[in-house]
Amino acid sequence: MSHTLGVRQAQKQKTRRALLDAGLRLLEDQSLSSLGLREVTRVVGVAPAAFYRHFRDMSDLGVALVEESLGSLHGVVRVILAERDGDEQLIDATVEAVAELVRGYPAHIRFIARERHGGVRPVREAIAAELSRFADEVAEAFAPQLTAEGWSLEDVRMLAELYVDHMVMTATAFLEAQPGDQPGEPSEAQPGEGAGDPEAVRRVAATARRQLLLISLGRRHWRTG
Amino acid sequence: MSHTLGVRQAQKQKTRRALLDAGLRLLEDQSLSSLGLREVTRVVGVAPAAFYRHFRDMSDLGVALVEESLGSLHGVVRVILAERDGDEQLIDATVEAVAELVRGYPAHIRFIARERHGGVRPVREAIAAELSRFADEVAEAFAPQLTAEGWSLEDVRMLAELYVDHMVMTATAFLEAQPGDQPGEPSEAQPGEGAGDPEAVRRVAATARRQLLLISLGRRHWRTG
DNA sequence: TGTACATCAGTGAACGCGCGTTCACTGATGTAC
DNA sequence: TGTACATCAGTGAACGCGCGTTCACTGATGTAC
Repeated sequence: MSHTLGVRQAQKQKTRRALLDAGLRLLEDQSLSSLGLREVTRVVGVAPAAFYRHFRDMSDLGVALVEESLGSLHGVVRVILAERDGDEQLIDATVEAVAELVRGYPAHIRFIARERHGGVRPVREAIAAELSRFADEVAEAFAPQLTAEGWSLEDVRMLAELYVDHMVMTATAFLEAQPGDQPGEPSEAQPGEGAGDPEAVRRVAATARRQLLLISLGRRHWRTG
Repeated sequence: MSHTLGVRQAQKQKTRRALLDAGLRLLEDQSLSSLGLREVTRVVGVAPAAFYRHFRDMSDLGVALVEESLGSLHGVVRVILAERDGDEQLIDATVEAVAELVRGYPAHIRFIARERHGGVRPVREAIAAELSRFADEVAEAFAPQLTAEGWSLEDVRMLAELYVDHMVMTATAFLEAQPGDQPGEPSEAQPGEGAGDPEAVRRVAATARRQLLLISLGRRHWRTG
């Protein structure tokens, strides 16, 4: 077993996790700049001062949430591209991956969408950095094929940014189609698994697929007109 | 002259204008949900209670700012499309129009980008409604040509949404390239006319143009593959 | 034009409240011998 | 294994502060005659 982290460290990590979870939950209905430290500690059930053992302030917690939300995207690109069997299958896999992400982590995705242009600079910058890194990976994945077709690296990056921005767009569209806890009735299934309006979800997926298909067409004819 | 509105009404409109302006200015550095009523009245120089003569609360002021920011887009589509002399000129005109909008009204655009997914529901909904209306106009403008080429109305709408989302994306990219008052030094030219990093602005414009060109290519080959 | 009354945009004081931050503390966990 | 000391996550009380909202008010503007 060796090095099992120690009781004290384990307890501290547990409290930190609880603070992050409570913050994320409260951020479903408000933005970071209006979320209070006391609000978070109240939900967790610790004294307000305990907060400072884990984060300097709320924007520090926000940056931690960004890493948690987008850090896991590392390498996802390669996995999706591995399934490529032609453009259409690649597109289906991409849209399905985004839909699953939104289904599985709606609060994380909503947080990113909200704070991407929100009022807290360090958080905005952390999100921009993560998305830029993600665009790097997409560009890297497409580069071999496209440069062989005569694309410049600049144009590859341009396309990668278009894809990433479109994925973010699609994710927020899914969010709006399957909102968390709408006022009126509590969620009926397992928490975090509310399906919203299934027809609206299908419509978002269909639109996203056709838009990606159109972009693929443009990509195929980029060098030939 | 007739009906010149009356001294009292005119004075009231002036105060209302001042509240909106102060709000917009303060919203450059924070989001609506953290902006205080007293903060706004303090800048204007009126008593906090005076606020209630004009707005029910801050989200009411926010909705007014949405209408002011996006209401003027009405009809802009037709004007831009009138200049069409082939795809490339249309694209240049579009990107230039977005750049001018961001140059002329940076605070309005930043406000829309920030609150589009922000923490205040009525404001989010007002923005969504305006952007949807804008997409309607784009779809209407493209419909004659595209339906003649065999497009379904659903696909026309899909394309219109892609264009609108791309324009919003481009506008926020321009904003990041020409930020308002960066910390470090005060703006040097006329207020609201700071150019930011001119090279970054050109890069954003170039990327946006090429992305639109790629989408145009896709559009041309949509029915033929 | 002049007078008497109505309207209402903006005032200023007061209220209760929850906020972020500080501080000396407690007591369980960790470490050295 | 047992003992003596160090560490440090979490406590709880206290602070000063600015918040949103209410209220009776004032005095310039508007209206009726």
